[in-house]
Amino acid sequence: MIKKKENNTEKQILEAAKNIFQQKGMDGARMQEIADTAGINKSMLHYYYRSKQKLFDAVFKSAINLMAPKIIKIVETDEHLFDKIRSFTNKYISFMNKHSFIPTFIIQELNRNPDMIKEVFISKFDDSISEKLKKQIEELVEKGGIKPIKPEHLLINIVSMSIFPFMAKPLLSAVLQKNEKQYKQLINERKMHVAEFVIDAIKIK
Amino acid sequence: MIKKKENNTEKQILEAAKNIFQQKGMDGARMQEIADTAGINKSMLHYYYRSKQKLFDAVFKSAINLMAPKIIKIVETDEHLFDKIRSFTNKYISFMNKHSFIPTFIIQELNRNPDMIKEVFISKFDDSISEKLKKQIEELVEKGGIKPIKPEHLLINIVSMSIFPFMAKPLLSAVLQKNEKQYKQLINERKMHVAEFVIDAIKIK
DNA sequence: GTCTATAATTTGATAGAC
DNA sequence: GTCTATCAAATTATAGAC
Repeated sequence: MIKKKENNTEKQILEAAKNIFQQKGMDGARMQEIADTAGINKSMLHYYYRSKQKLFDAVFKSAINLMAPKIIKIVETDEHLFDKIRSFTNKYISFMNKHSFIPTFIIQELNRNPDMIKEVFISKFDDSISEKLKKQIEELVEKGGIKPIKPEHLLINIVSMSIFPFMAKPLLSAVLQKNEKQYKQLINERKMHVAEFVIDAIKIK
Repeated sequence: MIKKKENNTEKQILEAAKNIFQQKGMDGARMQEIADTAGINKSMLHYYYRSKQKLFDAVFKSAINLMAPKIIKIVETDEHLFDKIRSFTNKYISFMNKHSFIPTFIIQELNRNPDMIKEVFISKFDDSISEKLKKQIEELVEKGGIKPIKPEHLLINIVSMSIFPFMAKPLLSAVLQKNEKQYKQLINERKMHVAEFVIDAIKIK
């Protein structure tokens, strides 16, 4: 109770840092702007996080921690593959509607510094996740439940169609000549569309 | 003939600027590093391009000019839709194998400054391109040649599956546990795979 | 056209009072 | 814990000699 302010400020800083880093990236973000957004003094950033790099790391880790559990949870259920696909596209696109900067942010920073993935990601995604999904798909192929397809390609296809439209929004909305509202509508349709498109592609007959 | 050097230096600068800007982005790029890469003095950058922003603009424009014609050319042919799809995924993925930084670069910078698209893009993609493709798809749907699908979604699906794997390489290769060579192999398979996957999804029967 | 030297500004980080 | 003032380094940009 005594040190309520302390905790509060730290959260305010992290919240502001998320906003700025996710929109402008590590290189484009300015400590001053983060401080202004948090409504506190610039010195406080260093008091709580020592350096820009450490503050960035906290933001990046929090972004990963927000995304990873959603994937893992779906993959680990015992649903039929088709239902897993429906759950994934629906939940994932909904999630990104609320956190639209996260996918671009993560992928962009990972391209700048590919080694970051080893520190943060390996702990979250242990081998079993991808192995389990791989096995489920391979078994379905053998049983004749779906057309032959490499599990890797199926996964890449689903993830690509779910995430890319968020990253390429400025490009796609211009090419397709959609305004803000129309593009959002298009994205919402994809919650169902992507799943049915994928299922149509792999189901027999 | 007299001023051969002049032209040469300008090209060297642009070439070096492409390398640095496309890898590090506007914010992460340093004029000094561009000069070093070009093997010339930093002052020369300003002599030829006045400012970092103007040099960046030249690089960005050149990236757009490299990508856009490939899309337009394919869309404008009179091939059957299925063959257009095959041409697109094949040629596009081949292209990005050679220029792997371009898609991330364009999309990243467009997110930072969405207004850039109006200056560079509108002139390249006039309305007729997207309209023509839209019409071809709608006609095929009506004739019963393919399942009902919004042209917008079909376009987004194809582009997503072609481009995203390049942008998310650090992420995907880690999740799928592929080394450099294996991931490249996977990408190459996609030249054919994406087209057949899409065709399977939309064809009747 | 090309180089050296330097100006002008921005920015991450710290010292020290309260 | 929080603020003001300031440092030190980095970085874009320019002036001026050759």
